Formats: sequence, structure tokens, C-alpha cells
Amino acid sequence: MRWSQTFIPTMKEIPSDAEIPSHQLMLRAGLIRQLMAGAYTYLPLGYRALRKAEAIVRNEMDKAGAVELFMPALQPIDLFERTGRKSAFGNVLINFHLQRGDRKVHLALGPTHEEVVTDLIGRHISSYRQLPLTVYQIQTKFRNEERPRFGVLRTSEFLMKDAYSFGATLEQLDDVYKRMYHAYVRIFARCGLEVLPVEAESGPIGGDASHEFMIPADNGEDQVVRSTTGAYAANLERAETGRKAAPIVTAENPAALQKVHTPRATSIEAVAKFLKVAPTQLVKTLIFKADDRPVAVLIRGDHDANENKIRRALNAKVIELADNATIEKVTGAPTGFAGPVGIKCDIIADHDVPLIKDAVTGANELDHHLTGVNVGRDYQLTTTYDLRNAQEGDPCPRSDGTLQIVHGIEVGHVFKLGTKYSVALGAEFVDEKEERHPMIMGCYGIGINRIIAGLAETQHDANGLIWPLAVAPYEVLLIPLNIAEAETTQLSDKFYGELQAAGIDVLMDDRDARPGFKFKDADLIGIPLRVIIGGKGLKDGVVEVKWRTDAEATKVPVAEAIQTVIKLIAERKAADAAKVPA
RNA sequence: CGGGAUGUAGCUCAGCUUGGCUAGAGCGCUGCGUUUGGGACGCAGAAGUCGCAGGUUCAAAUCCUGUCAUCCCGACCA
Repeated sequence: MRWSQTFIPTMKEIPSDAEIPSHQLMLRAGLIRQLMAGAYTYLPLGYRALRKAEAIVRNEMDKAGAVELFMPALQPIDLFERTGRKSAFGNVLINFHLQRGDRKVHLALGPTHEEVVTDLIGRHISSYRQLPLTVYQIQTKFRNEERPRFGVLRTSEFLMKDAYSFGATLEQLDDVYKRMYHAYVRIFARCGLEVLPVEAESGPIGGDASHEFMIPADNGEDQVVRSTTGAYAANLERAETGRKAAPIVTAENPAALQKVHTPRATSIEAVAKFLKVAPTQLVKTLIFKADDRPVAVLIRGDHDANENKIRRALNAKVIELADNATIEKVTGAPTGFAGPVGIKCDIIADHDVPLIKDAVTGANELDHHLTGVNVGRDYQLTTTYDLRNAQEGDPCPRSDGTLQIVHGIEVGHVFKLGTKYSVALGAEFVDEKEERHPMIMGCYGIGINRIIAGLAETQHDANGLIWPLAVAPYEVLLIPLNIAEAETTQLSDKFYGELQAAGIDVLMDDRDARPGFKFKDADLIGIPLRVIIGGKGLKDGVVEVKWRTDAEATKVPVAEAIQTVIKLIAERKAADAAKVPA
């Protein structure tokens, strides 16, 4: 492509609306333009990168045995009502009524396609002999994000590869899951992305039933816990800690239990400030309803409760924070003054709670707290659990390392769904004994836009983007230094034609601009290999070849230049391919 | 949805506090000329209903009310 004939609106200045590097650079390099909050146009350069990432995803999905199809974005709301996801999605689901003749139809724009695909497969697959089957599509998804942000990282409309597997047995599900996991590792490696697979919240099947693929990045929205030894990585929502259950013994020389007046101090911060003690000295008592049974959950004041861990510890299906009426019933006081001493419900506690000597807790009485609270003497526990979010410095659950917390951008997710959708939508098969069973499903998503945004976010320098060869909009950028010189343009045209004939994606900056101007734009858009033709070099019979990441260009005799470029690209491709796990 | 900020030319911003001549700058754009190895220079030009609506006033980019949009923090995110 000749630069003069395409559309690459680069910007020297940083648009004031863009805050994070990927957003700034994608705007400045002419990859995207914003239409409105959460909706972006992909300009020619950005769209080429997107399509290259898409092609890699498609290729690996095909190799992993998935078959491509294409489903409608427009979907009948009825499907979401049958799976209960109309209310689960709530406001995120874009849905509306349309007039069709004399009737109204209620439609949704697909936020994902479990419903449509389960309905489809359920209608047409009926025997275990036809299973397993994995289908996928690459399609625009729609979600009414309450707050789109971070440029292209969180938008209301985005390109997603979504795959769905249908199997007759858990073994079949496990098999597809492993193949998809492996395909994902290859996809991100081929795209040149550094990605960390982490354990994620997994829903009904449990165990290793869900992994997210995270790009470590300071601006990532997710928090990821990883072990210093590399033995463990998990989403913060999911991450276990390696802490052990503490011995439940009353501390020596405990202070006397004392009731103190703490007017209007209902939060940890307020109580800590009022009594001039550290939050680590406080115990917060959260009242949950676990399958409608009230339970008091004790967490150290400075820690964050983790609802998933609490739900598992209680062996409950659903838990939610109790309403004010329930809290008053079990504590005898309004919300904000709950404590374990004398509470009228079961108590479970985090490992760190019994370690607090002379703790401060609510007194189960309006405007009062207790000080000098000690386990064994003032309240009883039989055991403790891991009930809080992991923290920096916690022991690793799988090794002798410690845990650290990093931010990440979720770029992929593999998930063992089980039979939730096949039961709701009646997608059943018959086994060899003619017994009917719901199909066992898995789903596997990749955010294609996030591959691009993630690369922009993590691979750039002060001057601009640095594309990996496999996803770069163009592989080679030809720069004729001065198009007023006939020799320069003739040679550039020749190179342009021959490189294209060799199957290389080449962009030629044929604009009538000064060299410095072209160099700045070249660094900004980050094409991997740059070939400079003209000027001093051409007088000496050489052209200059330079990787985006090189400090200095290499001089190559004109006669050898084309072969050199073809060889360099081939070598880089081979080197990149060697980094991809087999 | 709660909190904060910002809307003036394609981009970055000044002017607003204390209302007052014809609304400014840099970059970009058009024409001519000179330039040509890291975002050139000169001359001449085009381009803005000052987000929108209403109000106050002799007079509003500036003050008031409402509204819309965008960004940031938080809540939310199968």
C-alpha cells in the first residue's frame, strides 16, 4: 500500500480524552477513532492488525478441531428468559421492542451466544454418536457497559471469538477444554503477547474448571495473584492463600472484656479512629444469608471478605449479605454494631481472626463496641477458614513462595459450563442405552480487540508502537527519503513491487514530506522493519535496513537489499514461530 | 448510578475570576517560494452559531438555570 493512497491520520499531540498508553497510541498512530463512549471505528491500519489477529485465532481454532459458523447478533429475548439471563445480565443486555406489522417483538443484541448455540445444537444433535462437537464464531458482541473506559479495552461493542463445546461425557469436556487451553497458549504466543493463565472462579463444576488469560499490565482492570515461585496464579476473586488454620487458644494475660460507647461509629475506619486503634485490631462481623440461614462471618478489620470462599466454606448454593431485619434479629442491634459475643447465629472465622489478642468488635448493641475480646473466653470457634482476599505477602498455597498482586487485562477465558444451558433449553442427547441426558458444555472466549489493545499497551516506547511481526498492519515500511529525486522513487517503486511479489506486506511512505517527518511517523505506527532509500546512502550504493527496535540501521548494497529484507522477515518469522509451544 | 473534572477551529490550548471594540495562539489545512537524514522556513489565506436551550443585561465565550456529551475515581461487569 502507498501511504498517499490510504488513510492513516497520525497525530503529533496526545488527545486530551486518552489517559492510558494504548488508547493514546492507537489514536495517535491512526488505528482507531472514537464515535462515542465505548464505540470505536477501526481505521485501515487498526483494522489490518485486527484482521491479522483474527486470522491467527481462526487458524488455531480450526487446528484444535472447532468448526466455524456465524450466528445472528439479533436474538429473541425469549431465549434469555428461558435461561434466566435476562435478569442476570440486567442492564448490560441491550434489548428493545420492534414493531413488525401489528405485533411487537422483543429482541436483544447478543452479549454472547450460549443461548443461540445451545438452542441450535439441541435441535439438530440427538445422539451420543454425534458428540463431541465444538463450534465457534468471530462476531461482534454488544454489552451496555455502565461505564466504558480505557479506550478500546472496555467498550459496548467488541469483536469476540466465542467457541462452544458439546459433549456426552465429562471426559469429552475435559479433552476439549485441554485442547482449547493449549490453542489459547499458542494463539497468544503467535500474537507476540505475554499472557499469564490464571485460575478463575468456576461456578458449578469446580476444581480447575475455569482459566482466564491475563496480560500483565498496570492499567489492567483485573487483579491477579501470582506466586514468586511461579507455582500458582489466580484471579484475586479466586485466589487461595497458603495460610494454615490457627490454633484456637486464648492469649496469655488477656485484657478484661469491656463495653465502650462508640456513637455513630458503624464502619471499621470510624471505630478505629474513634478508639485510636489500628484496623488490624478490629474484627468485622458480616452477617450473610447462606441459602436463607443467617451466619456471622468474622474477618480482620483491614481485610476484604471473599464471598466465593465464604460460600464454599458454608457449602451453600447462594449467599448474600443479610438485610437489616435479619441483622437486627441475630444481633439485637442496627447494622454496624455486630460482634461475635452473644450473637444468635452460627459463626465462622478467617484464619487470622483468632490470632488477634484483645480485639475490638461490635457489642450487638446500638452505639457500642467491645474491647478486649478474646477467642475461647468471650466467643467460641472450632476451626477457621480462608475467607478473605489474598494479599501481597501471603504464603503461596502450592509452594514455599509468597504471593504478589499484579494487574492484568483479561484477553481470554475458558470455562467448563456443565449442563446449565442444555438443561434450561432442552439440549439433550440419547446414549447407547437410549437414555436421555443434557449435553455437557464448555465455552471459550477471546477478545480480539484486546489482543490489539494489549499489544499497544505493553509493547511501545516513547516514540510509538512496536508491533510483533505476526500482527503488524504491515511487515515492512519503505521510506523513499525524497520523492523529488527520480533515482530514489524509481528504486523505491522497484522494491515495493518486488517485496509485494515476494508475499510481504509492505507500506511505502510516498508522501512529499521531509525525512524527519517520515521517521517520526514511522516510529509512531511501529512497523517492524524499515527500509530507507535515498540520500547519502543511495549515493554510496546502499539502502538502510532497521528493525523498529534497533538503535542503528544496517547498510545493505542496493543489489542485495531485496533478498536481505526477504531473508530478515523469514528469519524473524521462524524465530517467532520457534517461541510458540508445539 | 454516586463523586470529581472538562466542553472555544481537525488536534493541543489561552481568553471566563472583574460581562464591553472585529474571539486568539501553536500544530494541522490551502496557495506560492525557499528547503530536504529525526515532526523546516517565509509570505499570503481558509476555517469557530465559544456543546445545546433558556434566562439576566443596553451588551454574554464570560453571570444564572436547565440539558447533552466526553474523561477520571467508585459501584457494576453471565
